[in-house]
Amino acid sequence: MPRAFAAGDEELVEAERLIGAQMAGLDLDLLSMAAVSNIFRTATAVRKHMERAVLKSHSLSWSAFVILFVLRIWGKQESRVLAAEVGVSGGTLTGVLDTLERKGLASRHPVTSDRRRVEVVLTNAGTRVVNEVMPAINSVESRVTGGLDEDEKEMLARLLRKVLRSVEELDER
Amino acid sequence: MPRAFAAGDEELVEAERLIGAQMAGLDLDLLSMAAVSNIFRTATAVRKHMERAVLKSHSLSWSAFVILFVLRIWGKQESRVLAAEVGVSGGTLTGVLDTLERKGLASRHPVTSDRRRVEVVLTNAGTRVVNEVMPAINSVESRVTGGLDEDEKEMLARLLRKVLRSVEELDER
DNA sequence: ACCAGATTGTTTGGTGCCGAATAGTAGTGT
DNA sequence: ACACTACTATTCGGCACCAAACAATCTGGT
Repeated sequence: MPRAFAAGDEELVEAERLIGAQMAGLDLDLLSMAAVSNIFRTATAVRKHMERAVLKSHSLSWSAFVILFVLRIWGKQESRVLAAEVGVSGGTLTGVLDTLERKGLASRHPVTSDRRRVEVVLTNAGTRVVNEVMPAINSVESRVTGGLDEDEKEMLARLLRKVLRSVEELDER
Repeated sequence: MPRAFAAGDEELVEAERLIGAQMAGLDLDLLSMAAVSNIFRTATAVRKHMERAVLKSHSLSWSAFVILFVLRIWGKQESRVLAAEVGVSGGTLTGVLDTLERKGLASRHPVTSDRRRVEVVLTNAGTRVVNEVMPAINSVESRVTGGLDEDEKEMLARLLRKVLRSVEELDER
């Protein structure tokens, strides 16, 4: 194993050890803590990298990109479904959609059968932007997981799905 | 394997398949994409659950809690170090520290040897809050990783550390 | 001693984000 | 027809967030 690798790991694991020492007496589950806090650290680091290296040049926020992506894959969606899929509140979605509409990347259309509802569609410009940005995003995804072989990538995705399912169960109560 | 589990996994994997179909021709690395997007999904879901189930009753934001936690483990820190450790910009830290100081959970002290610098210290009330909140947070961490055995938790943490190291390498360039 | 450049924390402007409150619409029971 | 409830999207207030501009301070070279 390359030296640099070991050093990095030691640094992180050392932090976890220190936590155990500082919080002695609180009887913490350090194994679970290490797993979960690494999820946070990694997610934040990767998202920020993507924002700076890819999205910034297109003047897109992370949420804006996710919205465009969802619309590109699943086609037009009603607001509440879109908000749930993207993982933001209704109020937030309204704001981001305002921005996307102002940029001409998405548009709102009233649903005639129920005048409360609004359908969101990707414009041609929006489709073009997703097609342009997506490969760049995927390239980052490939590079950040470059240290993992195929089995490890699948394993990582599988373990995370398990955690995701557990937290969704907690939310339902 | 319980039925509910299989159903959940199928739903997620089905989404990944649809992406491949919709983006055919773009030659995407779907394995990496699945791994990375599961990191995002899981991180967001767990963080939101903690905010609602634990932090809300203490009127703490996620960042405020992380700041308090870092101070509790590593002791007093200078602003720039704290910002880097927590993963926010300097400007953001100023704002959150204003809030924490207003609540009496942390305080700023000038560094006499260099009058540009500021040292941030946890107050007694701040220490009390962390000691109170931390077990509740850790309990959530335990529950959301409850579907994983010890080896899997270690594996998850290890794989994420690898990804984290890769993205940090990308950032250095 | 002085100045040019680097460093540090704060301020500013614009967006994102949530939860609660609101207005408008639909469905349901009487 | 009417009231009552449920739902949908928006608005609003407050905090978080970043990047860029800024003011104060320090450092190194001359």
